[in-house]
Amino acid sequence: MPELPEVEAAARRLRAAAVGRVIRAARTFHDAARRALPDRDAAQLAGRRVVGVRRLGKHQAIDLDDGSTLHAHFRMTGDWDVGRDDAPLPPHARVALSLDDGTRVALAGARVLDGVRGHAPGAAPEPRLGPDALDPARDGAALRAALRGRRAAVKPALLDQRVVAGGGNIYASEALWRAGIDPRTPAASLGPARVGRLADAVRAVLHDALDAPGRYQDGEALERLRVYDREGEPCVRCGAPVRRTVQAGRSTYYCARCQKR
DNA sequence: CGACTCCTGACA
DNA sequence: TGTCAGGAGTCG
Repeated sequence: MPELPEVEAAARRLRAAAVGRVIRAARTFHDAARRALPDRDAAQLAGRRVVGVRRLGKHQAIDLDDGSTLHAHFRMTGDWDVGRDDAPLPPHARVALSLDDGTRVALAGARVLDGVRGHAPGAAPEPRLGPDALDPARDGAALRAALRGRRAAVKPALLDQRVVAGGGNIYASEALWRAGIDPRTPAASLGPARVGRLADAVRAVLHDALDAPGRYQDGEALERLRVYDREGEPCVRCGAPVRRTVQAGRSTYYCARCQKR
């Protein structure tokens, strides 16, 4: 499920459910989940009050009242399930936090690449991230500075979290389509005007997704995507067939006619 | 830089 | 049965 809009929506649900609540118990349900959050760390969560939930790119930081932090990441398949503590666990539940008001938040993800890990006070839980994709300060000038000196094509560069924290594979294709930029263009060769358009497009596609209900595996959300997973279909802007290529091992979709180098 | 890796599920 | 998937840390 998770690109930035879905992570943002999930973080809002978690925030509404958990901030101000005290964790009664934390449980893990999979070896990989215990690797990330050993029983010892999980046990220490009991009695901690949740004081805040922050989204950092596609990462989430759950701040606790002793200054420690839980760091969550959905990777490919994670999501928060919020429900009553006595309700059945969702499929693929990996970690569950029982709260003092009888609710339970569970991290569920089929591929088990997602996880929660604990961090002591003062530890820096998050990897080095660039400016957030939705941060208005991440304008064309900032993006251009981040792309300076990069030999790589612009599309894989947009997936580098140090360039765009929260960048993801689907919306990278969508933003480049909207900006009219060929995804194979060397990142550093883009001029200020085009990078400015790209910076605007990145924010625009993410805001569109945030404002619209549903996730991109739902039909309605998929229909909003202009090029992603539309190989062979006519470009909705110019009619030329959408093409698919692979960059850095990830699918890229683009229009060869109206996206220019 | 790209390649590889962690897992499971969906689909051809 | 084989291939692919919305991510990203690690390695060469």
